[in-house]
Amino acid sequence: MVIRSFNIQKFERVMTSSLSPPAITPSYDFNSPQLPFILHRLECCKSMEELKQIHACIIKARPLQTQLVLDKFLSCALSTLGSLDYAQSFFSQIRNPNLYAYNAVIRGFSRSKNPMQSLLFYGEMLEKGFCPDNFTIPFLLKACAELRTLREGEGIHSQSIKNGLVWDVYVRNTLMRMYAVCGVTGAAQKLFDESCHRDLVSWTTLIQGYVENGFPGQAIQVFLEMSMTKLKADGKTMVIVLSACSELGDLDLCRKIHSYIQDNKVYLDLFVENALVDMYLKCGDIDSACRLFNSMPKKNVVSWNSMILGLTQQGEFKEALLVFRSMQRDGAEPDDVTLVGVLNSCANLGVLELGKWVHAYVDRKGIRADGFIGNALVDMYAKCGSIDQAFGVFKNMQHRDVYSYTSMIAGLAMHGEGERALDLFSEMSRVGMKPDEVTFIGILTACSHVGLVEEGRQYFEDMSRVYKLKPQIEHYGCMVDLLGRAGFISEAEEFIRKMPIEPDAFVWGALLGACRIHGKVELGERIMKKLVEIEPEKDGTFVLMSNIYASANRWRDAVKVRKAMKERKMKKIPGCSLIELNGMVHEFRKGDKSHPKTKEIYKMLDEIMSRLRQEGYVAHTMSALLDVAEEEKEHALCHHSERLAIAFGLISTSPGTPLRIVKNLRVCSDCHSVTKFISKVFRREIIVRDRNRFHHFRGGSCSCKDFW
DNA sequence: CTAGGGTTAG
Repeated sequence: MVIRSFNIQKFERVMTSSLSPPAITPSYDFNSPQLPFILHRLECCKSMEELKQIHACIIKARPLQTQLVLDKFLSCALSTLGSLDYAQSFFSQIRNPNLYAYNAVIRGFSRSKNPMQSLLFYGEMLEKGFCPDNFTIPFLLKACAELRTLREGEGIHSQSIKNGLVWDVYVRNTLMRMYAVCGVTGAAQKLFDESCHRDLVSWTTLIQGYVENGFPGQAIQVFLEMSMTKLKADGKTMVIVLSACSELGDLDLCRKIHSYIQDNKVYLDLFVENALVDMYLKCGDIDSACRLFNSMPKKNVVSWNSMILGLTQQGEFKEALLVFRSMQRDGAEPDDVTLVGVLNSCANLGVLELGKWVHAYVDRKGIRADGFIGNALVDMYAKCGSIDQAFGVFKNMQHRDVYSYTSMIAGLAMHGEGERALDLFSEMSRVGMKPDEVTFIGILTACSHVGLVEEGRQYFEDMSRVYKLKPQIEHYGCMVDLLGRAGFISEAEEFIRKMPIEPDAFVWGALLGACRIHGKVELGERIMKKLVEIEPEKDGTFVLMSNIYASANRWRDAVKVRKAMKERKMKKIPGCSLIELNGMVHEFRKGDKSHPKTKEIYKMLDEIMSRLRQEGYVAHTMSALLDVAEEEKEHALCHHSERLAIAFGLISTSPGTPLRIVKNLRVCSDCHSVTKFISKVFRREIIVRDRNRFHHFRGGSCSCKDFW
């Protein structure tokens, strides 16, 4: 066949040597026998070389120079191969190009990486005396939407009015889309209201505009309005409506929307199913999400991601990792969204080994540890206790954004490295990176953990004055914590009184915590009354108060508080510690005897205690006395979950291996001093993450300098 | 022969 034996060298000569390139004149002859073949080749065309061969064929065979071929050729050159120059030079060979040819090029450019080109090309078209038609306008508007350029978009809008095209549904819908993308939902709504014929796309575009601009409630409103008309939503509409639902987190609404899908027999394709799974998870109905997910005949990576991320957001980290395991068993390839979700779960559980595995996987796949992935890695390493590794990833990132800095600052703060956190903050302003509200939470926590009161005050002030950020309730909480912890109790109280927002349980809780550290019984009692009003079911308040009594040696009152807790049938959150060994997570509760190695663990605990006594350790019995209701008096303290985890770690690893422990509550003061002793006597580095921060125990002291 | 609306992420 002619095409196969075509000599590319000869073709190149034709292209480059002739002064005027061979012109192409489009015809409307559809009878060429080669036509279907050439169309097919264009559709499959993947390389420039192949495209040039096809080009040559078109030049040689007049009958192939049809509008359809030209269009396909242009879109192949523009969108598949992304060669704007080549397409343009091809266009210049067309003798007397008509509007159709112009449209084809404009469309090609609008879909390319450089949509601006299509607007420029449109200018050329106007200069040649052509007027846009109902095809030209949507292409141009798509380019404007892509570029988020409202100004150009408005220009096209007026052009379409001038040319009498706004009454075309396509033109109007793309106009709506353009306005929505540029954030002007009002203009989209106006176009919608003014039109006399609205199709499903009009409704969908309006709904999507509201969702994307942060008005999911409004989006649902529009959808409900639509459901009163004769129009029936299809899958594409539903996916958007479902995402609005996810955002609202309203489970009742979720179920209503799901019934709409069933009643109207909307076809459940993969998109709709994924959106349903995502919606149920975001609304907290994990069971329904799992049922749907398990019943899906086919899943893609988004299905898996929706499950993993949704579970992570619901705080079901272990489940999220289990889903990841079955994803791997299923042979599905994770993408970077998957990895972000997995890293997030690792960070929350504190499972360093799996986190490291993900890092290695990222490297192996040649994915750069940048952007989302880089930030997730920084966060994971920081929350898993490897602050140096976190810093390493951070330093290696090519593009650091606010999130990167914020994660790193919060990480350093958690590890008690206040000064380094503040240094990083100055680096941020040096490189011109604007901190956000979350950054300031990190900064204030850093100051608080290290006791940098003056600096903290300054940052809090700068936040609104220099950075124009409005402090939120969390920031006030940080400040109360900072002042109270450092002993400025009355200033902290004063601070609360002057707050422009109503103080919440966290703010009062911070002050109550300060009362415990500084033995302020009366103030503690007053705060407790307030806290019981705000959140009567919270056990932490009572525990803290009884500890305040205990440290003032008011044992009777301490016991009374404990009794009150029992009478209120409050469930104390059981202390729970995790330790990861060889990729396995071992979980211990207080007094746990369920571990297969229980015998050895308790034997080790005895050994630890006797060796510590030899070293001069005396138990802080006060916390013990309270927890003990019945028999196990002297043992109660020894069986706090972190000690079980440490004992297990000691017998299961070779000497010198650091132990990493994650605890759900805060470390009690007795366990804190025991762990210090262990780190010295057994020569182990022990890294404990508690509810608030990290403690690095080494050689008999802790990185928190007993300030926590 | 050309056209518009779709799911997951700090």
